[in-house]
Amino acid sequence: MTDTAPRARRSDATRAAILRAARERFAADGYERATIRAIAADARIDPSMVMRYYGSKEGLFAAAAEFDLRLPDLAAVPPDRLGETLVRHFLRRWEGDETLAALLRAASTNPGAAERMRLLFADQLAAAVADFDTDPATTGRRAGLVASQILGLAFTRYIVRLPPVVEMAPEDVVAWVAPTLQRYLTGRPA
Amino acid sequence: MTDTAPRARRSDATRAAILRAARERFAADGYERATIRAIAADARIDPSMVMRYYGSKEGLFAAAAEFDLRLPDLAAVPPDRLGETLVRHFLRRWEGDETLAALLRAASTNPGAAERMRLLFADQLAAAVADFDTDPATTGRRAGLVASQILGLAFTRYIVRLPPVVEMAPEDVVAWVAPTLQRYLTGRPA
DNA sequence: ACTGTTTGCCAACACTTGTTGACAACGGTA
DNA sequence: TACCGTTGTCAACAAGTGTTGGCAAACAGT
Repeated sequence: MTDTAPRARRSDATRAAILRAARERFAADGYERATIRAIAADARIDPSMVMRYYGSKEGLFAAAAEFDLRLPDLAAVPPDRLGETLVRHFLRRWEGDETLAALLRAASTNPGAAERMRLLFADQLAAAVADFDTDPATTGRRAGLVASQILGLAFTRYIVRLPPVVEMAPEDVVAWVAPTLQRYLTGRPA
Repeated sequence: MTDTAPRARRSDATRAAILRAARERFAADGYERATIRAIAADARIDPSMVMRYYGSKEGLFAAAAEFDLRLPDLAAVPPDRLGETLVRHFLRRWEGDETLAALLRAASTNPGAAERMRLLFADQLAAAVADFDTDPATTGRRAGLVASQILGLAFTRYIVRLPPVVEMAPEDVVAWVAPTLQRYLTGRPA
């Protein structure tokens, strides 16, 4: 059989270094302020390498903003703990990975990033909600409401950094926000 | 007495046209993508006029992002209608004025705009909350939680434009979100 | 009508951006 | 050794940015 699995290239390390630097810069500065030159400097290579390996700035962002929410199977969660489970999950998912911060910042000004954000929450979040709420008339709306609170939390906590929101302990965030998501997910449709 | 009230100058119309165009561009494109040349073209004047009247791009943004939430006196609102009152107020305040959209977009990438956003919600929102919740230990947190839901709503509805959130009728938004704000404002502290 | 100020446009500056192509060092293969 | 694709650096381009100074026309006060 022909070897379809490409063996490790020597450039893979460079590719990874570029990607890591790109995620950092995009998360910290947003799409337009994060320059290819700055990213290349962080990765200690020449700007032209970024172009060779990712084609363009848009291509680099597309690779750097690849993001999997890794949502659990909501059908396996006790129905009265859905909200709590989700808040906990998102908090943990954000703290370690700055990809979502990058996507969030970029989505504000870059149309492509906004489209990607829409897909992320349409495909992954709405799909997860559909695991236990099988009514197609309400599942999209429930997912949208959850997104509004979750993204608002991320926006105020990691982007704008409103002091009272930043200072809240994770457990306090769970205690306050979980009931909100719970109602959006299982409450009566308005 | 010396005439301190400056009489109308002929350039006031130009100043206003620049400001209007600036708000539109900042709201649609964010801080870095909104170029002075584009704003000047919209206002049908030369880019150099923008500099003369507003000093710099940052000065123009500062003038364009001046924003008053115009929050009502919450002490005069029936305590069980606080949430509903606030959602209604914000929805109305946003639809007609794109200044907050401009501020929201810019705050994602521009440090100065983020600072301004912090001041806006610290001074105006927290102050309004303090009108009826006089406990300084909780008022900041309550205001922060409200901000997280309100800004998340604005972000998903006007910036990212998540379809299910965009399609919700104002009354549906009120019905779903008002209870959330109500609990953040008057619920038990966690 | 003369003067000084205000309002506006034009052309240019210095700089940064994404992007490209030429060319040198390296690495494995024959 | 000679060869060829890979990995990398360097210098440059064309376009666009915020910003500046000079100069003409319109205006207002005398």
